[in-house]
Amino acid sequence: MKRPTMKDVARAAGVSPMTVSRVVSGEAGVAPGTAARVEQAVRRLGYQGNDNARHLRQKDPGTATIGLVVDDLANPFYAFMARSVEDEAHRRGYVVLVGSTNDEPRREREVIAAFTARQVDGLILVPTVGGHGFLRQPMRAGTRVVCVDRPARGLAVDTALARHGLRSRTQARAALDALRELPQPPTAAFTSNDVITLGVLDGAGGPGHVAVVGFDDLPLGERLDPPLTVVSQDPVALGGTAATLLFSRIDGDRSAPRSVVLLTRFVARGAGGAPSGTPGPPG
Amino acid sequence: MKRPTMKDVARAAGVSPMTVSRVVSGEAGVAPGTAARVEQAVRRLGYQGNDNARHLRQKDPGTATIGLVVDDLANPFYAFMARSVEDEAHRRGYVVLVGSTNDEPRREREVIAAFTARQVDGLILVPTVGGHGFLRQPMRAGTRVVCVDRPARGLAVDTALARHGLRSRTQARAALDALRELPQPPTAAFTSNDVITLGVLDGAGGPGHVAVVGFDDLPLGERLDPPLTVVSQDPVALGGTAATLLFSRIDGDRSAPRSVVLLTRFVARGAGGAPSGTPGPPG
DNA sequence: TTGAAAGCGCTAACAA
DNA sequence: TTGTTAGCGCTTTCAA
Repeated sequence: MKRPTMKDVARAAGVSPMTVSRVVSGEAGVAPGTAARVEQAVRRLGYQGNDNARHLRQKDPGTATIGLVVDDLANPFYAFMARSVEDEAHRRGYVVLVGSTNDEPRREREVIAAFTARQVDGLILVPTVGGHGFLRQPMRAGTRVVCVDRPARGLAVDTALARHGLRSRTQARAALDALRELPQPPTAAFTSNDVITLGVLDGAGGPGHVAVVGFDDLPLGERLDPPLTVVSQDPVALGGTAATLLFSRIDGDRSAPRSVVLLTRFVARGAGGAPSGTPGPPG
Repeated sequence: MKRPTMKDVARAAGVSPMTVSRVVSGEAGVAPGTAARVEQAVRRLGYQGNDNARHLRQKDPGTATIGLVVDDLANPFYAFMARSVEDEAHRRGYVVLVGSTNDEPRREREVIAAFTARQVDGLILVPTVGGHGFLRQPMRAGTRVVCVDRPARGLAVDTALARHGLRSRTQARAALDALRELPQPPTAAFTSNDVITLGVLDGAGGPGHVAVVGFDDLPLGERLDPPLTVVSQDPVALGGTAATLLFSRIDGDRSAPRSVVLLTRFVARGAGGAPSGTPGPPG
């Protein structure tokens, strides 16, 4: 069974497709009796309009679709962010395409290409390490873009004790285990997101144990022994802010590119930290 | 600056739009020299095809888009499921629209309507408590649907000690606090997802403490004191299975509706439970 | 108050 | 090997 079109409804109601269009889009100037017949045909056939076709022809631009591209949707930090973005989008009648990059520039390009090919009005993007020249073209063509900087970016100095690119709890644990084999093993670990924090916690115990400070708070972090000290970010605020920025652009704001910085909180739960809840500079 | 169309490329390359179409879709039968000129024009103008228009006309059906509708994308359980669905979709060249229902039938309907209006080929749905008659029409029209049953559905008997519809950690804690005020307070709590588990853990301590068994495992659950006992589900397997089922339908499988049941694991970490890792019947 | 014609960006079917 | 015509489902514009 094919999806009924406007033409089908028109035939069923004995009117022209144009009249159906007027009725379903709530335009004035259709006789009540005609409108009623059309509405009945709509219900009888189970007609639902095709938004893709509509947006193709419609004068005012846009598809009421935005794209959200994050590192990993399964990471609670980005999951909260995504939910926040989605709420704002839903409130405005937009839908959200999501994609994870896995921090791979190639997958990032593929995902973004698939999104722009579907004419998204805007993009909220947690950029990978790769270049982003490919964004210029869609931006010139009208796709608005808001980049959300990664928690860890610019943050750690690349010393012999720093490890980057870890993708899982298991990998993080292995990396810590290796670091602890060094002649001068670390006495503390700073972790850049909570998946890594989990892995490091897995390996931090035992003789000469390693203190852990995490970036991003974890549910249950306060119940550990000793409690987990973290630099806490608010992914909900981050997503909400990004979405608000994006929609202001979509709604016509053409002011110069802007950087918005959200505060982080240092939550010292172990011994020897700063007072809990002190607002500090961002990471 | 407007998005360049096939016509623009055609003009720039001195060919007809049809030839551009052939080149960009990799069809054979275009002279190498012509193809080169077209490709150069594509690059110079930064042309990218409009998939919505393409799918509108193209004979083989489908938009290479699926929808994923869950209770709450920020819930780690659904976040893992979403990531898993997305991976499978990405592997097949599909993109994923996501939406959270908040367990509200009305929002569920809105989200699904927005998705079907955009001609999604299929839907993976964690249904709310509401009725789902509105699914019949899109299904008849060709939208494939896979329902993922909720962890808690059918599970708990509605006694004086059962509480449903809790939406947050705070609410869960408040509910437990109230239960503990009863003349015959519970000595144990079974929680249906990890957000609720967290809230219950918040309130479970103190004199006459309440034992907790959770549905869904939590990261760090094993590090609590006492360790958390859970009935563990695998959201990644759930998402992967749902996606595989959906794509087999999209690919033409017309066999009778099917129910697939995944096993759960009972992970007894506190005292007095069954042996760890026993496979058991689903909830 | 209604409809006919044209066209959004693209491709199927058929010429040349 | 290339182009022409028609039309996907819809809305714009204009005429009746």
